[in-house]
Amino acid sequence: MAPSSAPNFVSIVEAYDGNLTDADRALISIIVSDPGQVVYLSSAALAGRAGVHASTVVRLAHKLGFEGYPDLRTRLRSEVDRAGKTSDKNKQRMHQIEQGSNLGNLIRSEMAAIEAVANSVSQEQINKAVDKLTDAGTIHIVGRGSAAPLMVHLERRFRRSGFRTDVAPNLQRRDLAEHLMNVRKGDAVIIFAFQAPSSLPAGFSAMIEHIKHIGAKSILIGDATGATIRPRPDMVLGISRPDEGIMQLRSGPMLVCEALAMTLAHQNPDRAVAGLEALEMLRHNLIDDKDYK
Amino acid sequence: MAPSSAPNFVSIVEAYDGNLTDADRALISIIVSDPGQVVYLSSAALAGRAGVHASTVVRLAHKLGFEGYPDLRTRLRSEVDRAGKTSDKNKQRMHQIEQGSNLGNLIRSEMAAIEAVANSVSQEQINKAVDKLTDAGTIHIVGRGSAAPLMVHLERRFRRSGFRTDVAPNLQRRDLAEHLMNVRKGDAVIIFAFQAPSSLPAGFSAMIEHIKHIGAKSILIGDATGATIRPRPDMVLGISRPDEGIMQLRSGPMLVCEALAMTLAHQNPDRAVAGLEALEMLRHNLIDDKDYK
DNA sequence: ATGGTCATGCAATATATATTGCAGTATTTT
DNA sequence: AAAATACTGCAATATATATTGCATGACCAT
Repeated sequence: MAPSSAPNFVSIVEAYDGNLTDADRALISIIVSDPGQVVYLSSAALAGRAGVHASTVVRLAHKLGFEGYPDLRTRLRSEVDRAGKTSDKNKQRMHQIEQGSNLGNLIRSEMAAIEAVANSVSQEQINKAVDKLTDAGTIHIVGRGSAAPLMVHLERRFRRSGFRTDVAPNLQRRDLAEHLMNVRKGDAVIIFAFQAPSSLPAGFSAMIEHIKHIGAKSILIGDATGATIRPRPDMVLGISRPDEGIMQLRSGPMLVCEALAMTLAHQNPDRAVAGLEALEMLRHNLIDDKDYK
Repeated sequence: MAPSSAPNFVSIVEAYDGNLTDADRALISIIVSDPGQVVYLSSAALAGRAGVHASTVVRLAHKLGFEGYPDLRTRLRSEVDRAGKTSDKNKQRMHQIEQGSNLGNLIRSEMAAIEAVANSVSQEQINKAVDKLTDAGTIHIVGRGSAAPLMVHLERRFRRSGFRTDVAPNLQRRDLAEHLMNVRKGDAVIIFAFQAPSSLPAGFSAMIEHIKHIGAKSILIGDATGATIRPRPDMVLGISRPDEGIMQLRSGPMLVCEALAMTLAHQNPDRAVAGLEALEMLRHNLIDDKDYK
């Protein structure tokens, strides 16, 4: 009797043609007035709230055409979930985007990924990370593989904001050691690590320990697995994706990096200006004048 | 701010002081990236999604300090509920948390930017561009400044697909000349240029002419001003933004690059496989041993 | 190799949840 | 007023879910 498409609970009740007892009504009242809670309740718990017995719950479910109480609850869950997911507007708009093409799929996927950033990282975390960066002598950036574009971008932004940076792309163990030599007390190290721990840079934990030992700060930027990394960096920004894609694109992390850079620049306006001016001077000296021919 | 009374799941994981196994990480990854579903799952169901046994779920719950899996799930439920399931709450939350914060503004802005890609570039254009790339001997990539992350990413993807690339980041006039020497008949050159024509690489038009003269293809990737560039490259992919921001982020162009790479790989499956195999061999030979921890 | 440690899946057990037969009570019908 | 009908709670049963002891196999250090 349970129509397969998607009739909502209320309309099922309305459509039911038969007697509803007081106990039934008490139950229904609770269900419709607070479905958000009911989706978590067992038959007995729901019965308790209505002041009736659990068996009555089961019988009501049968009356209404469900296979049993769990079945009813499942329907309720799908309704509640649908109410709160990505706003309908977005879904509608997304539908208009070219179906099936690589481009269209990418657009859909990346929009979802960016939207999901709000769920995994907060501005507060960004602020905390920035606090660690503000006083850093040099900001080191390490990572490898698919994080390279992120590193390039972040370095550029930091430089523009007047911070000294030191980047180690495509990190292998040898380079790692060399770079660690440069880390001084008071520095900060930003580490990129996706799909940890399988793809952690060689000598990873030694690095963390070393950084900590020297008296520098470590900030890790990665995916949902970031929080699982040991030894623990001083700060972890874990960006999770809605789809467990093997996507190479790092829109989410890129966005977080940008937020980091913006906030940092915003909180250090003087340095930012100085950085830009220095850049302009450099440009002037290096490029325009000295250019050959 | 800091809900010390009810620490959220991620912070519990971060605070956990002990070893986390691969199975644990798999579980945590699923929980963190889709808590909305997990709140409804039994231990066995969750275990199934992570490809582990239900007992591992229970043990993880204990490790993290919960009384058992149901306890963990309860905490998750309170988080998900607080995040807001009903659409009203959700909207309210979006407004509250993100209003005014750098992160929130970025998220909104970038979602709009990505959505706008569909309006400015079509899969057909991508296909045409790919046609020019497929037969290219070498794919050259030139650009400068804020395009650097794009270039890094694109090169990486092309290499993986078995194409030869030649990248000139941070292009100045001197480098430009050197690089142009390498362009041969049958090659393809991808040029990044944003906010043209004011910021075109020095000697830009000479470059285009040269490429054309030699018998190579030129593809320009840029913003809305791309179409105004003269002399005209063989192909222009102009990605426009809804807000005329001076944003440093290139989510849109990045996405187009990815679509380019995906389509190219898709249309040349043999090369792609060969490229990957070669990569694996190189890795094997170059990297001594990849021990971490 | 050898012994130890540890994580895991399996299977047994414990617990929670759902369902149904039954009997008592109320309500309606004749 | 008697009989029929319909609800409900209780308790028994069935099913689902969670937990734990145990054996296996992997990994590490000796």
